Amino acid sequence: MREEDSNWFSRWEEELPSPEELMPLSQTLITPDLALAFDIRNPNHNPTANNTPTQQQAPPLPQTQPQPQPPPSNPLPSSATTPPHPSSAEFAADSVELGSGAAGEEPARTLKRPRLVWTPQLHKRFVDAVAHLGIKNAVPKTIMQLMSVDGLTRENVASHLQKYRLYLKRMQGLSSGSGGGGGGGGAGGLAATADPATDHLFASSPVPPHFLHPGRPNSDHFLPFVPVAALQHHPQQQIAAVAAMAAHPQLQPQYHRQVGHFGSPPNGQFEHPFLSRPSQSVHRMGAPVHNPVPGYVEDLESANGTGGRRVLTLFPTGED
DNA sequence: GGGTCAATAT
DNA sequence: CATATTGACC
Repeated sequence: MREEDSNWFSRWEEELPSPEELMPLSQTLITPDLALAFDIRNPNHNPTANNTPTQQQAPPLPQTQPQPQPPPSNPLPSSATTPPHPSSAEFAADSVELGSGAAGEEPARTLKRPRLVWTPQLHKRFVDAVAHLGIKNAVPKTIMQLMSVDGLTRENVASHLQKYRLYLKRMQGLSSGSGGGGGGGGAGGLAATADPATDHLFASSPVPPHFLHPGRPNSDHFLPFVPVAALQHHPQQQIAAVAAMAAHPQLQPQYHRQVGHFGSPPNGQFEHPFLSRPSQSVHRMGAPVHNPVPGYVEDLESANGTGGRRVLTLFPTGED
């Protein structure tokens, strides 16, 4: 148990994908042209006049619908008292800026961030980051920086952190000892209590023991180790995601070992995880080859698992 | 400004 | 349904 403490830390390095490895995937997966081609744009919501300084070229701007204003699609039958929430269907009222600025702007340029899918791997990075920051330093911004997953926003992390904290709390209450270790077991056996809905994601990554024990001065002093990841601060305009896991729902919960498994050989000499990273070639479409075990295959076509929603899953880096 | 929580939207 | 988004408070 205590041994694992020092142990899991060593493993962390090995598991960490190098920035180089991330980059190829994180580069511009969705070019403006692609975005246009795929009709990726903001259908009904134009939150802010999002200027992307990174994009120097102006899109062809074929025929942009002026779209005067989207009607309040949701009448909200039960709410007699009009909620002061001007949530999504608003901005028509006082959108001075939006009216003048955004209306003229092409919606296509305003790329809406696709829904982030928290894959176990991504979550693992998240947990690792939190673990090494310590609970107290584990705030969205820092976590986000440590993860250095481009495309990840503070909001993404904050939202996920919220859920994660709830999960931890629940685990603390219901698990004694074996619960934390259960992280090792991982997806296999999870606590019978608590909703499977939220759990199965979190259960897939090993939760560092200290997370479950709030009052534990002992495990506080970890290393000031700063992963290289923290250095790169990239324009977070493009999602690092490879396309969706639209893989058949049947094998969705199946997380098989990744092909690009770069775990250092327990044999002794591990290559530097940060060096000699063979670029993970992401074969985009093309060959209709059936992957025997398509853990995370990029599948743009069927990416729409949620109807019209575009779902992107972040890089499948790291494996256990 | 940034974090957390809660509610709500999609 | 999971996640994003938003608002409110600290």
